Amino acid sequence: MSSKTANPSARQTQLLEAAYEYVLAHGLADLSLRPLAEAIGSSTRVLMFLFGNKDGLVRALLERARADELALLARLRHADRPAGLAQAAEQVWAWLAADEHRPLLRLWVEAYARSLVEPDGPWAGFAGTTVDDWLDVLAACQPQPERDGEDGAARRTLVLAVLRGALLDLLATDDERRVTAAVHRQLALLRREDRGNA
Amino acid sequence: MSSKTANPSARQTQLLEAAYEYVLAHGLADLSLRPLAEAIGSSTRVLMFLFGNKDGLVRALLERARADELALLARLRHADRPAGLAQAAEQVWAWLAADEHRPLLRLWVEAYARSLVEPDGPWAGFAGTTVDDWLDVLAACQPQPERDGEDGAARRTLVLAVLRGALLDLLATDDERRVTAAVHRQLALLRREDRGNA
DNA sequence: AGGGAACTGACACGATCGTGTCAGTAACAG
DNA sequence: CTGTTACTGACACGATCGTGTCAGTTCCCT
Repeated sequence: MSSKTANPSARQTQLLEAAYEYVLAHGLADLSLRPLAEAIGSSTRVLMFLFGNKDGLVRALLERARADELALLARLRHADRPAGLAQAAEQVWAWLAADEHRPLLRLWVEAYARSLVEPDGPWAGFAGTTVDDWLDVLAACQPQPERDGEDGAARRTLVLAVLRGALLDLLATDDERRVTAAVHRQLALLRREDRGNA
Repeated sequence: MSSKTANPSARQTQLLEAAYEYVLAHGLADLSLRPLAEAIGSSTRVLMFLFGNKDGLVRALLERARADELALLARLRHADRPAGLAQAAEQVWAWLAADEHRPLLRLWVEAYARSLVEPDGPWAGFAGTTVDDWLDVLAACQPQPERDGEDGAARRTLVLAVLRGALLDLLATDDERRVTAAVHRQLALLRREDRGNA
């Protein structure tokens, strides 16, 4: 056996990339194999062969989307290593507010919502996993004395909530001025708090 | 003509209520007429007669869900009349965190996400409308000198973001302790800010 | 050269979808 | 009694869905 999803072949990753761009444009809700295959110059037969069935394809697409998310998280952990929650939040928001990330973030919201409503299927656990991912990386940005304990958990939970709530607003209204102003206001509050604790 | 959706008959509202409970439990994503009709003791024929077509039914269901939301907003405007954003946010969060509202809020997130991905269809404008609804009622809770101007807009945008982000977290993790702690932390920051401005 | 693995095309199957058609019943107005 | 209006049942249509079947091609490995 070769377990297609475990060690993907070149053709598989190539088609997955094309399918990924397709769902970024069309959404996952009413994804159908035949239109997708036709759009990316393939066939349902090939998709079935490479991904097993539709659920396998959707799972692969969600993992692909999550890879983009994890890339940002990894940058936050190492390369740009922000010191403190405020700095981390500022960098994350710059990424979230960038125009070129809108399709990905719309897809993210869609998968998040779906995994809340239907705990079964390929979506299973998407929402919970992504919350944990983000809380982990935010925790890594907190200084040591603050990180542990419920207070630190509440602080990073709050930062995550602000970023996600602002994202929802931005995706709906496209009013970047107002939403970014709100986020920056929160950043100011966070920094004031940091200075107070220092 | 009798314009079914304009002045609904008794039978229509009765069936709509049953269908509403059904979608609260099963979600809107893969809603299908035949299983729905069978579950609520009706038939596809009747649903088509009363709501025109599937889109009409979905529209009616979304309006029904929005009615629940508007009921809360109306209470905030008049009966409980909170003074200041912090008090308003506290009351809203108590409502959002209540167990019995989970199905409604899951449905809300689903509709919000879908309206972002597919701007056409029955979902059209749901996300934008709900953002405006909430910003309006939050504005009504702000004192007069603060309400106008970009600072006031940023403040209520921030409150809305915290509430919605916290809601997303709560729906995914069901960890009410941690999320509520985060919200209350923000409420404390808000009140401190209010005292500073007074 | 040959054989097996990877990949692809053409087509059909059964299920389910939204919707249309034709009729039928109950209530109520004239 | 009659006609109109509101509502409902039974059934079929065409489209589309995911998936299975059978065959072919390409290409690398020994």
